[in-house]
Amino acid sequence: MGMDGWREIGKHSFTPLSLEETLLGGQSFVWTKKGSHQWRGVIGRSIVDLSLRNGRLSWRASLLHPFSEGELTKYLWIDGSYDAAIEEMPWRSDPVLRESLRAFSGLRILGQPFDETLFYFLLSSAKSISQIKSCGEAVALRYGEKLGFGIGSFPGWNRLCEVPEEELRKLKLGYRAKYVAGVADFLASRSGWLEETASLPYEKAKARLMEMPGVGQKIADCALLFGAGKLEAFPIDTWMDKSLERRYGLEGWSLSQKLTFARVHFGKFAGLAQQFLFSSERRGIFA
DNA sequence: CTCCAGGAGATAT
DNA sequence: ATATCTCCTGGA
Repeated sequence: MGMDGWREIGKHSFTPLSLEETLLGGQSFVWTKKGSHQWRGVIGRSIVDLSLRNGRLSWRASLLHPFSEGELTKYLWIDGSYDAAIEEMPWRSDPVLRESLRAFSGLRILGQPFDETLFYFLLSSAKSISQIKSCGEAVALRYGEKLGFGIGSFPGWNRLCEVPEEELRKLKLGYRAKYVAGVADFLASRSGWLEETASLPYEKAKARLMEMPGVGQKIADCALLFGAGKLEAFPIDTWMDKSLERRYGLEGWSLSQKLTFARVHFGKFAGLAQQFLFSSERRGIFA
C-alpha cells in the first residue's frame, strides 16, 4: 500500500502555474492538490504523486500498481513533439494566442485513458469541476478497485453495465445517470467498439461517439481531445464560446460557425490552442 | 427564495 | 438550421 521513492524527470517545461492548470484545470478530474508543490492522481490503477519544486519535477508511484517513467512522460506529453506542436500554432499572427501561450507556458493536453475520459465528461454537463470530480470519485470508490488512500480506480464500462441507474442517481449523478447507464448498455453489445473508435480519424470518431446517449458535440470533442490524442478536436463550452466572441469578435456567429473558424484558424493542434485560451478565459488573464 | 453552472435531447419553428 | 424547455444537484 506504500509508495515507491521519488525520481526526477530531467527535462520538462512546466511552470507551477501550467502544471497546476494541466492537472486541475478541467481536462482531468483525477488529480488532487496535496500541498503548494505537490499533486496526487490516479492513472489507470496506479496512484501517482507529482512534485514541482524550484523547477525540478519529481514523481513517485504506488508499489501495488507500479507506473513507468515512460508511461508518465507520455501521459504528461513530455517530449519534443510538444514543442513542435507549439511552434505550429498560429501565435505569430494571433496576439491573443501569443499572450495566452506566454501566460500558461508549458500547459499540456494529458494522455488519459479513453474509456475513463468519456465517463468523466458524461458527468460534466452543467456541473462544476469539483462536482464532476466528487461524483466520479464516488463511482470509482464504490465500483472500482480500492487502491488505498481513499482512492478507487475507474470501474470500466463492463462493470458499470451491471449498475442500475437508480444506484447512480443515489451517487448524485442526477439526469446524467441515465447517460452513464445508457452508454454502458450501448457498449455492452459492442465489443471493441470504443477502442476502434479511438483509432479512427477525428471526424469519423466524433460521429461515432455521438451515436451514444448523452454524447453531443462538446462531450465527444472532450473525450477525443483528452482521451484519444485527437489534437485537432476543439471543444466549445461556455468559456470557449465567450473567448471566441470576446477575443476573436465572433459575436452573433452560430456554434457551428465558431467551430469552423476555430478549426481553420488554429489548425492541426486546435485542441491545444483551445486549452490555452480556455485557461486564459477561466483564470481571467485578459480581464 | 431564484438562478445558474464547462450540455444533451426532444420538440417546435 | 436555430430557439426553447427540461432534466438533477449544489452552491451563490
